[in-house]
Amino acid sequence: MRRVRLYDSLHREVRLFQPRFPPRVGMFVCGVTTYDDAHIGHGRFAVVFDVLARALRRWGYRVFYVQNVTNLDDKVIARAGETGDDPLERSARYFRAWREQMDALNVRSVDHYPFATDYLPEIVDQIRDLERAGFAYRAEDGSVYYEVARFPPYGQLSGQNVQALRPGARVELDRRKRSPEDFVLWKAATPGEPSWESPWGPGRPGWHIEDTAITGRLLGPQYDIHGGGIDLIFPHHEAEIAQAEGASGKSPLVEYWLHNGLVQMNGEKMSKSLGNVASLEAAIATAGAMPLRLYYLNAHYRSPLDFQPEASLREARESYERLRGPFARVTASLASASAGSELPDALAQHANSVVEQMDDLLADDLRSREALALLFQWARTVNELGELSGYSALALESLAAPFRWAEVTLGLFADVAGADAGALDAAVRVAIDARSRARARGDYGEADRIRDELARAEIHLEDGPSGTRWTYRPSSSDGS
RNA sequence: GCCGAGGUGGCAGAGUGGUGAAUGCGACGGACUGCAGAUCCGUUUCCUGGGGGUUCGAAUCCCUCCCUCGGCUCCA
Repeated sequence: MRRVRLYDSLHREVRLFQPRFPPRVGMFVCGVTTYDDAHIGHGRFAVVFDVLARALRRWGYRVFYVQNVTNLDDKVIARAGETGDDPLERSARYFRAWREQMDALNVRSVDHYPFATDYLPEIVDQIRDLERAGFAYRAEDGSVYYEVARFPPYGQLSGQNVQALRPGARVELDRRKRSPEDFVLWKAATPGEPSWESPWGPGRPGWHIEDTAITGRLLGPQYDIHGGGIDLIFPHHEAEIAQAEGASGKSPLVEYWLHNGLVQMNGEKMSKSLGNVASLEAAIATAGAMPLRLYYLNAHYRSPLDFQPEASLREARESYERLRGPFARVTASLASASAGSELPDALAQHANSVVEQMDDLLADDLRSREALALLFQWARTVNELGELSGYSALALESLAAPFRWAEVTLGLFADVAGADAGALDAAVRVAIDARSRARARGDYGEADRIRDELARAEIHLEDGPSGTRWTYRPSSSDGS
C-alpha cells in the first residue's frame, strides 16, 4: 500500500497516514447546511475530499466516506420563516440541488449523506452520556449546555486559550450559561419551530451535536479522517472533540484532521454573511463542471484560492480544453484503432513514469497542482505526435494512461466520450469527406457551409498538413 | 489583543537549502490553413514584500519590520 502523508491540523504537521484498521478508512466531512444556494466555496471542499477518497481507494484503501447534511438549524428556520417555507421541505429542496451539483462535478465518492434530523435518538443518547459523565448541565428553560471547563483539552485543535476568549466581542452574554464559552447541546423548543421530545422536554439539537452523534453511530467513537473548511476549526470542530471524547471517554476522536483553504473573492473570504458569494450552480453553467473542477485542483487544497468572477472561469475553461483536447483525440482514435505502429519504448515508459509520479505527488498531502503540471506536459507530448490514427491500440492506451489516471483519481474528463466515439467519428468523416471534395474544386462556400453546420452541433473542424481533424467541444450554456 | 496561514512574473498558482524558479492563462512573433481554429516553435528582456543573519550556496533556515487573509461562538 502506497505511503501516504497528510497534514493534520491537530498535530500541525504532515504525518504518515496510518488508519486504525487498514485497509479500512473511516472518513467524515462536514457538509452543507441546506438553507440556500451553494456557492463556489462549497464546491471546493466537496471536490477536494472527493479526490482524497478517490485516491485512497485507488491505492487500495477501503474508504467509508460520510458527509452530513445539516437540514435543520437556526438559519434554515430563519430563512424558511422569511419565505414562508416549511423548514424541512426547504432543506429537502436545497439538498436535491446540492446533489445535482455534485453529480455535475463528478463528486461520486460519498457513501452516505446522513440528515441531522434522522439521528435524533443518537443525539439524545449522546447528550445523556455527556450528562452522566458530568460534562452537561440543564438550564431552567430546558436547554442543555456543554460545560467547557470540564474538558481541559478544549482549545487544543484551534490553539485558542479559553480564558482569552472571555473578553471576545462576539461571546454573547447568556444568563442560562454557567460560562460564556459553554455551548448548547439541546435547544429548548420555541413555539412554531420544529421540535422533538426528549428527556429535557421538547427541543432540537444544537449545532455541533449532530456530527458527533452521526459519526458515533456510523464510524464509531474513534475514526480516521475528519475534513472540512478551515473556518470550522473553531468552535465547531473543537466542540466535536469535546462532545465525542467526553461522551465516549476515548481519545483521540479523529486520527487526522484535514482542513481545506477558503475560496476568496477579491481577497476576501467568500461567505453568505459577507454577501460576496458566487453561486456554484451559475459557475457550473458558465464554465462547465469539469473546468470548475480543474480550477479547484489547480491549487493546493490548504491554500486560499482567489476567485475572479470573469478571469477565473475563463482561464479554467481554456486550460481544461488543453487537457481534454488531446485525451479526446486519443479516445476517438482508440475507438477505431486496429493495427498500427507502437510507441518508442522511451515514450511508453515515460507514460508509466508520469502516472507513477502523479501518484507520488498526490500521496504527499494531495499535491494536485503539481500532478496537473505533469499532465499538462503530457498533453503537450501527445500533441507533438500529431495525427494519431497510425498508432496501435496498445500505443494509444499508453498515451491515454496519464489522462485515465486523472479521470479516475482527480475525477476529470467525465465529459470525454468513450465507447461510441468510433461511430461518431465515422459519421463526421462522411461530412469531412464531402467538404474536402468541395475544397478541392475551390468551392469554399460549400466547404464553409459544411463546417458551419457541424459547428452548430459543436463539432469543430481543423485543417492541417495531415488532413482535417475534428473535435467535439461543448460550448458553455451562457454562450460566452 | 490572542491563535493560524500567507506575501513568488501581466494574472492564477507550484516549488521550502544546490542543475536554467514548474504549470496554466494572457500578450507578441513564426510555422501550418483558402480563411479560421486547434496545434507546434520562439519571445514575454526575467518575479521570490523590506532589512539583517546563518551557509560554499537561501524563494526555501533564523531574527526583525511592513502588509494581506482566516478564526476568536453564522460559516465549506
